Parts: sequence; structure tokens; C-alpha cells
Amino acid sequence: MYLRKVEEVKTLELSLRWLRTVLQTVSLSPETVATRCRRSQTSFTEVQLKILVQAFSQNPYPGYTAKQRLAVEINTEESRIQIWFQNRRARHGFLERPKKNLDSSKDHASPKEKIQDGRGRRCRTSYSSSQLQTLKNAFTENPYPGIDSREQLAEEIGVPESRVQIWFQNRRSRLCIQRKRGLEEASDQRQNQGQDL
DNA sequence: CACCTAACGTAATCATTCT
DNA sequence: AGAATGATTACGTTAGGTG
Repeated sequence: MYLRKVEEVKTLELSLRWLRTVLQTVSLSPETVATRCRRSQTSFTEVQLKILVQAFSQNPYPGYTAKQRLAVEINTEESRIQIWFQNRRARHGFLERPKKNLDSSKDHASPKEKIQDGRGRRCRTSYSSSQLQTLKNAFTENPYPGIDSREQLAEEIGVPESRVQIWFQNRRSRLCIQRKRGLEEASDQRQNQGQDL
């Protein structure tokens, strides 16, 4: 009971803390310091775009190796390829999948199967306890690090920046879930108590 | 300013690793 | 088997670049 309250207060304090840091960086002469929040927007050349579109038409769900191959082919990072495919799938409907003939009517490999073209995902990166400690510290400092902070962190623990970004996303989501679960339990308890009375 | 789209957010889910 | 947690997806929002 009190413990839960204490926890809530703690998280609130943390929120305020990183909000302050955000405000600080914002008010901190935006030109001189230039603490960019987002990565600068990459603009693909027509050639790059052509290759991407071509690849997309062949397979809107490239596996990691395919994305990696594309990345070196058009000289960019794999994470940019990933984002590009996400955005493209979201906007351009890509249901022209079976535009090729020969689909016949037996092709339902069941949607739950592997929509995602076998050549699977990037292999799971495992963090050492010291790396995790660094990440967690940074998280309490600021759960929404900008590109500069992420790059710095990545450099510090020797891991690609894209992995750092994913780590923060997962941690934020799970912290949120945890908080919700706590609230549900609390309300359940209140309900039970109410019925008892 | 409006439009396009890269970047980024959450939520849900898949997949791997560890206990 | 199940808990933890990294990776991927859908989908919505934010913001940078350009006509």
C-alpha cells in the first residue's frame, strides 16, 4: 500500500527529473549547443529510391540479411532501410502481393505462418551487466534520449545506435505496462475492500 | 504555407535465452 | 514451461525539406 505510493512518487520524480533535463537542453542556446533531438533527415537519391522501390515490390518484408545487403548496396545504414520499409508499408498499400500469377487457390500458407520471409531477424544482441547498468542509468536520467545521446551511449558500450534505440523503446513500453498492472491491482484491491465493507 | 516523407512514439507480438 | 527481454510489426504523430 504505502510501498506502492512510494513507487508512484518515485516514478513521478523521475519523470520530473528528465523533464527538467529536457527543458534545460531546450533552453540551452539551441544554436551553439545544437543538441539535436532527431537524427538529421536522410534524403535518398533517385537511384537509391529506385533500388528500394524495386526491392519493396519484390518483398515488402525483407529479413535482416536482405536489409543489410540493401544497406551496403545503396550505402546507408540498415536501420534506415528498416524505417523506410516501415513507412512504405504504412502508406503505400502493399497488398499487390499476389499480383504475380500462379497464386492459385492453395497458397494460403496461413497468415500466421511466416509472412516475414524466412531469412529471419537480426540475431538477438545480449548485453553484459555493465552495459545494462549504463543503459539503465541513462534511462533514469532521460528515457527519451535524442540522437546525440544515443550515439554517445552506443559508442560508450560498443553497440550500434539502433540497438540502443530499440532498448529504450522496449524499456519504456514495459515500464508503462508495469505501471498499468500496478494500478489495476490497486483498483482490484480497492474493489475487494469495498465489497467487504 | 502545404505537402511529402523520414524519424520517432506506443502497443502488440514474435522469438530467443535463461531459470 | 514460463519469465525476461531483444526484434519486428502496425499504426499514429512529429518535424525537416521542398515546391
